[in-house]
Formats: sequence, structure tokens, C-alpha cells
Amino acid sequence: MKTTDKHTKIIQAATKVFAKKGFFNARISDIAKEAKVADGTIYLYFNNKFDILISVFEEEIGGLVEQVSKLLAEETEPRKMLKIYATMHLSMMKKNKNLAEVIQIELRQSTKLIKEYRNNKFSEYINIISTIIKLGQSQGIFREDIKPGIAKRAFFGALDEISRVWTLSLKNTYTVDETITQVVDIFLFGMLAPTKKR
Amino acid sequence: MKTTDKHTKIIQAATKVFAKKGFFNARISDIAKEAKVADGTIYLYFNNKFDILISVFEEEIGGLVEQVSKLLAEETEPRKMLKIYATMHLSMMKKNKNLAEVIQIELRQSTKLIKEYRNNKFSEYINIISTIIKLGQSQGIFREDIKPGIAKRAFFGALDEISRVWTLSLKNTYTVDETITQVVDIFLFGMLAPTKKR
Amino acid sequence: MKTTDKHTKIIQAATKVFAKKGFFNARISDIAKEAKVADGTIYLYFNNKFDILISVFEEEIGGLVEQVSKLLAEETEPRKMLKIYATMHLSMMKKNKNLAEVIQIELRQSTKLIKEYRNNKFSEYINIISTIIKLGQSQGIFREDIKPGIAKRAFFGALDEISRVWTLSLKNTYTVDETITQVVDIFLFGMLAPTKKR
Amino acid sequence: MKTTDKHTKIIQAATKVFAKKGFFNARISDIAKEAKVADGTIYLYFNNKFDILISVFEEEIGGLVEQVSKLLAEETEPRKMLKIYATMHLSMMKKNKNLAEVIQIELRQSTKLIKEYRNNKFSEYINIISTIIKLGQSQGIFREDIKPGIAKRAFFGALDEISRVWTLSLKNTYTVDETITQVVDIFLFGMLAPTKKR
DNA sequence: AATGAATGAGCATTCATTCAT
DNA sequence: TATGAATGAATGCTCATTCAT
Repeated sequence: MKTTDKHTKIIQAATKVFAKKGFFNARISDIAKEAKVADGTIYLYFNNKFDILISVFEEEIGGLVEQVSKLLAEETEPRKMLKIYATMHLSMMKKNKNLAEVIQIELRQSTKLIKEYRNNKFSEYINIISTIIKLGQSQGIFREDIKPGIAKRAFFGALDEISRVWTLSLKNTYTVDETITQVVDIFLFGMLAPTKKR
Repeated sequence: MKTTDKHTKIIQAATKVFAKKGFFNARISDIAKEAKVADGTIYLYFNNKFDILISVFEEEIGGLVEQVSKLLAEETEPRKMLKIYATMHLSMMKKNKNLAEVIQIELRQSTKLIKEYRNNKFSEYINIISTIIKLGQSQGIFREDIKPGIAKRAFFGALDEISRVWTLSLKNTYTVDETITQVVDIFLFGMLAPTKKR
Repeated sequence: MKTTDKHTKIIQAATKVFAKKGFFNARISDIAKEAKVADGTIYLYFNNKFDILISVFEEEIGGLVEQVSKLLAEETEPRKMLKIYATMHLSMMKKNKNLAEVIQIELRQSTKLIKEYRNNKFSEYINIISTIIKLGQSQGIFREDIKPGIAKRAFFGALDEISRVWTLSLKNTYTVDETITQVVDIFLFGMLAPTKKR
Repeated sequence: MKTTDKHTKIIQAATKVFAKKGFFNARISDIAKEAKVADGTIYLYFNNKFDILISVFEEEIGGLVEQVSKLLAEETEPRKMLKIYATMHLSMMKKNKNLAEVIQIELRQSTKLIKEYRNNKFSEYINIISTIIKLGQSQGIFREDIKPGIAKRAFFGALDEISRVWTLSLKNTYTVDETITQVVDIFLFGMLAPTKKR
């Protein structure tokens, strides 16, 4: 991974600047300066400011997908998988506040602003959840009447809102582990199939 | 309250315009035109563009708080109360797409941009959830180990993400009722205290 | 004619600036400064830079048309009318070098750049020539085989090229009167109908 | 002269590009692409963009001078020579629209923009006209009082304006021959010396 | 000689805000 | 109170030119 890879350098700089200032308040020259590149150079790699934003999503969320997928490949138990997903997501957001802000704030902007942008990587990322739920249903672990398409939204929304509060406030009332357990437990119990014995 | 109340007219116009174009793409002149008022007049009622945005939240979310509170006052069963909250929130978002967009997108922007803005009304709105949960816990209905401060975020995040998807796509795969039942059930089962029999 | 007529002030400033620097090298801020107006003010009166250029033509050439028409209204002899036209054109170009440059250089640019611009005023101005020629033909003064549509171009082209050289060089080898007589004579003799006696 | 002569290739490419887009809208990269050469290569042969423009004139108009001169060398009758000049000019402009546009529009720009540029080739080209006129005067064919310095401008201006209209409009109301005859006849009759008989 | 990636100065246009009326 | 013309700071993007290879 050479330091001279301008494309990557710009993406990283943009993530940082978008997170700090927001898309609209970020100036191209801010990104250029952060990437230690001339303003014009940016336009050798991206078509326009929106294009940079979208690339940030695709690349950064693409990275998330990759990492989460790798971890999940080693696990088969749906309940544990859901916990892994939540843990990964929240700890990534905790570690990479820039990415967190970009996902929480700018992602929403972009969906609205750029109608043609389909958020492919994001869909891919969120669909990992429904895949796990379906797996759990096929194994009789999760209730059959749970709609994976709705549950995935509820689960992601819960995680997202929690990480959103984290980026806002410096003080953390609860630890990461504690929070994960809380959220995952609610969903696990909430989706659990009734056992005979019980 | 006459329709000539300029303040109210501007707030309503701003809600509409912010929802349609987003805060940054909305022009003061757009709001002025929508409110049938001169550009300069807006500055007789608001300090600047941000001030309008904040006022929009305060007023619109204040309205939400009021309506939800009124409905909840007639109910005492925590599980039913949670369902009422969810139903109210989602149906309001469904009905008032402008408000929905403003909450989902601009709320995040504003929290970020205006550090001094405390989102009082929004906190009030979201704290209704934790109040219900605490009530449920005191009645032995919800598990004691549920942290209301975390659960309220998870619950609101789930609702918010779902209404976000609604504002984006025209086609609705699931009905409102179906969706509400799904989400509320997950949380209800998820937070339920274990019964003796079981 | 109030000095506060911004529209007129901007047109005049633009004529001056375009003449001095050429359309492409002229900056909006140059025009604004010359017109003693803020940059943004220009956009209250014109859509864009091209629009200013076109307006300059329409107004300035409109003025030419008006003045020439007025003078010609007092004359009925076609040969004298042609001389009046030439005299007016050349002396105006001599007097108003800015307008001269704008006509010679920018008019050509604009016709090329803005395909949809029809140069109405300019056509009107040049058609005065063909009208005179037709009049002369109907009176048997000019040859019948002269095509007014071609002759008008030749006549205007001759005048234009001459005034072009004037704007370039400081030294004038010939006087204005001398030059007018030369050019007009060529065309008058050149278009004359053969007399019986001859 | 091999096609690998970069200098020539660039000149030809520039002529084409300047004609199509105009000097200011033409990009160096456009010329480079048209010449199948790298952007930087152009700067091995020319100092800057203006330099290319000037070179285009010198070379292209030089070619005109050469061709016209060759043809005129075979003729000695001034009236016929003038007709040859007009015919050559107009048919060249008709055939080579790129050159025509460059002469009509960019020539004027350049004269203005680059004060130090003396347009030597262009002067040479236009002076052919005055040379012919002087020849005609020495032979008693053209009137003595015609000033060749003025008449050459009038003649060239007439031809130029006519070819300008050609480049603008697709439809041609008159044929080339018809037009040439019209223009040349006006000037011939217009400059004719009075015959004894008359 | 040739390349083309990189540079960074330059500018048209927008729009929040002001203020004379 | 209300207006809306006027302001001018701010910025995304272009492109002539350079220079390391």
C-alpha cells in the first residue's frame, strides 16, 4: 500500500474532512490540503464533490463489509453471529469516529441528494443482518413470523442510533460491552422461537 | 391562531422547504416565497438560517410530544404504551413526510453543526420511551437488567430507520400495522421479564 | 435618464470593459467595478456573462439604428442616403471606439458562441442598406442586376474593415471624409445604372 | 514532408480546434488529442497558447498568399486579377471552413490581444489587392483618385463579410459564382476610369 | 524528444444578510 | 412592521503550464 496512492489518500482525507465539517461545509481545498495534494489533482480522480462522497461510502463501507464477513465466516450459530455483527459495528464506529459520522449524517444526505446513487455497499452491509436472521429461522432458533426485511432495519437502526449518541457526547454512561449486551439481548430474546419446555 | 401569524407561517414554510431540498440547498428566498413573505421579513422573526432550523425542530417535535403525551395519558399498561408510541411515531412520519425528512436528516446535521443547540424537545420526546420502560420495570413487566437509557435509543433508532426507508422508497413491502407489530413485538418479547410458569 | 439606472450603467460599463479586454478576458468584477456596483448586483439585471454581451449589442446597435434611421428619414435620394449611412457609421465608430471594438470583435464571437442568438438588431441595422439599394433600383438609379442581399454585405463589410483598421492604428493616413468619399464612390459608381446618354 | 512532422501536425490540429471551438474555448488538450500528441509535447514546439494561434495564421495565410500569388502570376489584366483574387479567397473560405472561421474571428482577437504581433502574412495577403489596383491605375484602367490603401480594405472587407455569413448559415441563397460576380462587378465598375467615349 | 500526472491561479455565480424606504 | 434591491464573501471547478521520468 504505497503512500503515493493518491486515490486512497484523497478518500481518507475526505472521510476526515466530511466527518469534521459535514459535506456542505467541507471545501475541496480542505480535502486537498488534508490529502497534501493540489486542488486540481482531486479532479483527476473524482468527477465532482458528490462523487467523492459516494466513493467514501463505497470504499469505507466496503471495508466494513469485508471485515464483518471475514469474522462471520468463522461462526455458524445465528445468535453469536448477530452479536459479532453488533460488536464489530459498534467497535468500528467507536474507533473510527470519522467513518461513524459520515455514515450517520452524510449517508442520509446523499441518499436524498443523489437519487441515482443506489448505496449498493450499504445495502450489502445491512443485508448481512437479514441473512443471519434467515439462517436462524431455518434452524428454528428465531421465530418464523419475524420478517427479516423489517428486523434488519430495526436492528441496524438501534445500533446506528446508539453509535450516533456516542459521537455526540464525550462522556459514556455505559461501557461498549454493556451496551452491546443490552441491545443484542433485546433482539435475541425478542426474536427467539418459543421452546417446547417453556 | 390566525393564519396571519408570520412566525408560524415561516416555520411551516421552512419545514416544507427543508424537507424538500435539505437545509443546505434550501434558500431563504425559497422559504420566504413559500411563506408568502419578503426575504427580509424572515429576519424580523429569526436571527439566521440555523435559527429557523432549530425553531422548526422545537415546534414540530414539540407538537409530537404533545400529541403522544395526550394519547399515553389514557393508558397505563406499559406494553400497550410502547405500542402506542410506536404507532403514533410511525403514522405521523408516514403522514407528514416533510417532518419525517427533517427529523431524519436535518436533525443530525443540526446536532453536529450547532454545538450549543441542546435539542431539548427531542430529548423530551425520546425520554418518553425510557419513562415507559421504567414504569414497566417497576411493575415487574420488563426485565430489571434492561437499561432504559440504552433501550430507549435502540427503540427509537429502530423506529427511525424504518421510517427513513419509507421516505426513500415509494413501494411499501409491508403495511404500517404489520411493521409496527413486528418491531414492537421484538422489543416487547426482548424486554419481557421471565414469568414463573415459564 | 437617472444615474441610478443600474441596467444602463452596467451596459455602459460592460461595453467599455469588453472593448478594452475582450469578452473572455473581461471579468464580471471588472464590469461591476466600472459600473460602481457589487458583483452580485449584475445578476439582478442579467442572467449571465453572455447575456450581458448580447444586451450590449441589442442596446448599442439599437441606438445606432435609431440614430441612422432618424437622419435617413430626412433624405430621399438613395445615393445621398448611402453616403449618410456610411458617414454615420464611420463617424460613430470613430467617436465610440469601445462600441467599434465590441461590434468588430465580440459580435463575431457571440454569433458563433451563442447559436440561439439571432442578432436581430444587427440584422435590422444592416438591412437599412439593402432597403436603400432597393429604393435606388426602383428609381432606376442602381442597376437592376444588383442583388441587395449581397451588396449590403459588401457595403457593410467594407465599412467594417475600414473602421477595424482605425481602432488598431493610432495614425490615420487618410481623413474620415476622404475615406468615406472613397468607399462610397466605389459603391455608387459600382452600382450605378447605365444612363442612356452614356 | 513526413506526417511525423509534429510542428505541422499541431498547427493543423490547432486550426481545426480553434475553428470549431474558438480560441478561448479551445483547450490545449483538445489540440494535443487532435494532433495525437501529449499535452506537454506542444510546449516543445510552441511557447504558449497564443503562440500557436499566431503560428496558425502565419502558416495558413502564408499558404493562401502562395496559392493566390501563383495563380496571379499567370495573369496581367488587373480586372481579371481582381476577379481571380476574389474567386480564390471565397472558394478557399468555402472549402476550408476552419480557416475561414479562424481568419474571421480569431484574427481579430489576436490582433487585439497580442499587441506585438504584426500580422505580417496577413498584410502581405491584403496588399496583393492594392498591388493589383496600382497596376490597374498605371494602365489607366482604374481611376487615378482611387486610394489603393483604402480600396484594398473595402475590397477585402466586402469579401470577408460575405464569407462570414457563409460560415454562419447553412442555406446559401446565392451561388458562389453569382456572389463573386456581384461583388467584383461593383468594385470593377466602381473603380473604373472614365473612358473617352463616355 | 516525449509523456501525462500534477499543479494552483483564476473566475462566474450564488445566496445569506442588511438597510433604506 | 414589511419590503426587496443591493451587497460581497465564498467556492467548485477548469485548464495552461511545468517537470520528473
